[in-house]
Amino acid sequence: MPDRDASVETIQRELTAFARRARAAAARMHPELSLVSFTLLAHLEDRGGCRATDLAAHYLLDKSTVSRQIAALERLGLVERRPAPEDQRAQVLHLTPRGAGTLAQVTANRRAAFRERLADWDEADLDRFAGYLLRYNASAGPLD
Amino acid sequence: MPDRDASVETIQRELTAFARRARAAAARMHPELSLVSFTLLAHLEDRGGCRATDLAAHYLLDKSTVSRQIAALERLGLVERRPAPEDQRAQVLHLTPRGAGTLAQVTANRRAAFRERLADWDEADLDRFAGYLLRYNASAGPLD
DNA sequence: AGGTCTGGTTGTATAGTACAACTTAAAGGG
DNA sequence: CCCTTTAAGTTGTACTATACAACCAGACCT
Repeated sequence: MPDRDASVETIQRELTAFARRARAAAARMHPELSLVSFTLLAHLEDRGGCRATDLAAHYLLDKSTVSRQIAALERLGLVERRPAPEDQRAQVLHLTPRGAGTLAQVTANRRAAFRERLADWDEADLDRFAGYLLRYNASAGPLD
Repeated sequence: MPDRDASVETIQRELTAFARRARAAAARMHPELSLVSFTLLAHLEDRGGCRATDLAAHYLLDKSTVSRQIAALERLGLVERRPAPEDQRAQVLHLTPRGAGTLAQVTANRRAAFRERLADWDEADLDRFAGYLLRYNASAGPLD
């Protein structure tokens, strides 16, 4: 007996609960890479390198935040900066081999955790759930 | 053509994206109450008052963290402490009228935002999405 | 050339969090 | 009954993530 308001309420409650736990959970799952660092590395891999500004724009972070995150990742030897060919100001950020390795490791752990957690879902439900999440996130303005 | 691995991958990616944005989004939606403060107040309302220790246990936060959060909420006049009848060490935390009012306001804003965002979903999809989120969160151990 | 825009870093401040040390009070075991 | 242990909470300290503002340096546009 679905009821719009009750469903919306549940969605809100459960997403909130999830959000509350997510960072700490990620930190436990891979202590060496925060959720944000992980997504930055993943983005670099995805794009095959990009500028700090692009990361800031994509993730709605201040450029100073990205600057410090990247500095930390560089200190860890996971990211390297290369001069941008056509703009002396800019740097193109790339994963180092070690960064790619760490990312692969963390990605594998996360994947395993999610697979485990969704192990008893049937394929049709997984597919629909994935679709709903995509739809939900897509409906977000960049502002939330 | 659903494919287990692809769906799991999507779920992981979209939940991660959501988690990354959630706190900042909550802060924009209601600057006066962080996501954590909001959930603490909501829990107090839900239970009709409880001890700091209970909040810490429920949300897996350190008791010092809860202590400071509560102190802040008390400073804002949103929460009050009452002596616990049977244990001199403990305090029972309650919403003040003002706390209840603020919570109601924030809850209304959040509800409106979620309704808006889900406005063009049909009822069956909302119901299924809510069910999936419940199932997903329930499958989490308390440890993530 | 001069003014403006863009990429990035650094200074400073704040929030949220944990862990450890401490205080006070309750509980349990001789 | 006292003494040890456990539980509730606070406070000191430290760290991470974050933003905003000030700044520097290179690019771009008349």
